Amino acid sequence: MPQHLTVRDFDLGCTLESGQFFRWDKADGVYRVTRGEFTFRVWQEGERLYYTDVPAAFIRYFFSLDHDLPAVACSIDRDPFMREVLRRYWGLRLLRQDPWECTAAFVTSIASNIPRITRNVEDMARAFGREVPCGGQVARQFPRPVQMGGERELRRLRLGFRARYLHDAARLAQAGLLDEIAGLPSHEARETLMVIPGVAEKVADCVLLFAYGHLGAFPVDTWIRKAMIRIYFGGRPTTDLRIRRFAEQYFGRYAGYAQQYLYMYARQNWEEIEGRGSFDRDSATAMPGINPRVAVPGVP
DNA sequence: GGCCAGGTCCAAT
DNA sequence: ATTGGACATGGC
Repeated sequence: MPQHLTVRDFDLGCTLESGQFFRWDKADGVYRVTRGEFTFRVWQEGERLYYTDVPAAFIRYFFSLDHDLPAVACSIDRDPFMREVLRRYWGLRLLRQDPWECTAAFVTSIASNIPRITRNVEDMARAFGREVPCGGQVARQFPRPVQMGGERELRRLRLGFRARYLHDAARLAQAGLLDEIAGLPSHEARETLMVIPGVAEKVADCVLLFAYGHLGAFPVDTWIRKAMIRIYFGGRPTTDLRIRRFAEQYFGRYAGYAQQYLYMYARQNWEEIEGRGSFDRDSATAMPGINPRVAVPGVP
């Protein structure tokens, strides 16, 4: 028997399908999700969010229903372009993932793509994870660090060069590294994450954003890089560090939300971005009630 | 076939 | 501090 919650400013589909989380599938409008020890089904009809098998508090937590999305949107709505992106994917929220699962997933994501990441992560769950019932079928939890296979076994699952990273990450997680990070300020959390082999700037930022609630983190991947250069850097290539610095300042404390909306937009509308030309930042700073003065790298 | 994929690491400037 | 290649595998 499903329970339900009344939700506003929430879009389940956008949220799950935006590429931040991989452990879901969809059949007849119903999503089946496994996060940590919880496996559940969830679907949305307008402002009603239906779910099974888990407490309401978990649903509210995992889907970040406590985030004040209108306030977040207001804060990152710095220009007409962002306004349009926000409108198009309204209701997309950043999830609260399990730190270990998120770390493993984004180490797996290195030089890969969403279909393959999803398959790799499912393979690891099937090979090493615990079996749990869900809606008459069986699901597999993602393995805890102790349950992860060795490098050899991971290579057999076609993880390639990521196999060694994953094995080392599991070892460090087992030693408690990820537990220390909760509660650290974001810079220190980032440095600590980067101790893990296979975790450098980009993956660390993903974990900060998707698991530790550092909503100002701004992961720069190939899509975000292309989109940011095209839209905010006049098409002139620049470094990931400059893109990140600019975004953190331009979008402010919820830059990570801007990143996820941008990522979704860039993936689904690349042609549109290519055709649109770069964004005129002077008009952005001149918009009433918005962002009085921002530093714009490369533009006097 | 070659190139690129939600990058990172290491060596050589 | 920055830059080029290697790293496994898969899809176009």
